[in-house]
Amino acid sequence: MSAAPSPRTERPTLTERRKAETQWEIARRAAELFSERGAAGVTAEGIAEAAGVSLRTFYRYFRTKEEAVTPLLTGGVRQWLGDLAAAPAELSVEEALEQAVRAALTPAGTHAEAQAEALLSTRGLLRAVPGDPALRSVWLRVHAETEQSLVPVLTALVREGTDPLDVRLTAAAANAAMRLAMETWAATDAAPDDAERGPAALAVRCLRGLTAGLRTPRA
Amino acid sequence: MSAAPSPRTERPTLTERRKAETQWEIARRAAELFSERGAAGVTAEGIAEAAGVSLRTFYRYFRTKEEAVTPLLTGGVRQWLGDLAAAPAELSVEEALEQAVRAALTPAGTHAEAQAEALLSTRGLLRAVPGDPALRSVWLRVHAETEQSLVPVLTALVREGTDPLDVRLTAAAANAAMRLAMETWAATDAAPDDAERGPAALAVRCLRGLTAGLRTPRA
DNA sequence: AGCCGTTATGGCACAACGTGCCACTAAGGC
DNA sequence: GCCTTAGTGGCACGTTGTGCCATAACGGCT
Repeated sequence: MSAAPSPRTERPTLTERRKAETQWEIARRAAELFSERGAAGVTAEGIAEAAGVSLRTFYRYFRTKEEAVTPLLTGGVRQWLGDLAAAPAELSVEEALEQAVRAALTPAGTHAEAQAEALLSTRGLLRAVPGDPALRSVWLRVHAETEQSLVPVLTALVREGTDPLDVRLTAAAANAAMRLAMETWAATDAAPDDAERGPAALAVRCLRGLTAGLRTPRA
Repeated sequence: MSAAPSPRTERPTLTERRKAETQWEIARRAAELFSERGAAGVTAEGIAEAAGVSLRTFYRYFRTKEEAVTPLLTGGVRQWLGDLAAAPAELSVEEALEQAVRAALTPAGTHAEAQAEALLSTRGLLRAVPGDPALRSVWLRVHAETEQSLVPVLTALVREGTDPLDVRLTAAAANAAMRLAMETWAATDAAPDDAERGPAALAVRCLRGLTAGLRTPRA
């Protein structure tokens, strides 16, 4: 329980960089193996071996075998939440969500290339999700945590006095829209920066579809 | 892969009734133990022993230790889907969802007592969910399956030509509303048939809050 | 009633999961 | 340079979940 080695925004120490590197290496190898053989066909020892660490060390980085791929699944979440929290006050909640989603899912800026590649890696993994119960479980768990993180951010966005239950509903709905957008994109071949069929466009479309869906008239 | 022993609506045979009975017995005992000591503090052998079956038989009824409680979590789902599919055509999708939810979550009819008791058992289990990662995982998995089952039912309800993505969005949103309603009710002491704070009332309130939530104006 | 194919059950062995513990080694502060 | 701290690997162990086979109970038949 000692204080973090670099408490402020200092440059991370050598040890920390190495740890982050091995964490990514494990996650990358795990995603490769899971995509190839399915989660049930891969042993934790196999992942550890492919990543060049011992089995014991593997379990120091990830609690379970399946959790090893979570870094690839939580890709844009941190940025999404950050952008949402920083949304200008003149935007409605809907608009703020759309704008943050666009920023988080559109590869741009100096890291555009890296972001696009990360999205493609994530898509490769997502394509294995529907048919793999274990992967499906992690995918759901990641989104459950995102939903939890969304609640305080939205609470700050909404006008004071709003029923907390409505905030949780909004968080759940927006989160579900994101999930379906990613799942839908994973089933296509659209490029990560496709303006019409890319993840950002799909996410916006899903957010808008949310409010429209329930009002659909019957035949 | 032989045909089911009672293909039609025949009275179930003795063996089938015994199987259903042991399945419930295992589920009940598992829920008790999980609520007391948490999922991590209970062994599959412990559940099997409490239910009076061998460990090997336990795993013939449930694939994993945690899955043993799913029967308690899927309580009203079947009825909900059935009522929804049978909704009269003059109702809008919103109204059909509300009506089906009411029917599924309001203890009534000849089995009112049993339904109320089942809801209370479910609530006991749900109260252990937030603090128990393993239970949380099952809870999410159950809802993911419900969402999948909801899609074809809603497809039949919605006017022809509706984008399948919109249907999936509606299913996800409605399902999330149900989930939050149950979680909210679990945190209260309201009776299962409470007209204002019971599960049915909360579910209707959550369904309505869905459409309102995203439109909330900023401060 | 009694026979017989089918099916549920229990016991056993086994690979894999995940953790506690200890020794070892490398990083970062003095 | 030394020394504290922290990451790593190896080992043992309880638990999970499955394949396999023998046994017992059920359901259909004559």
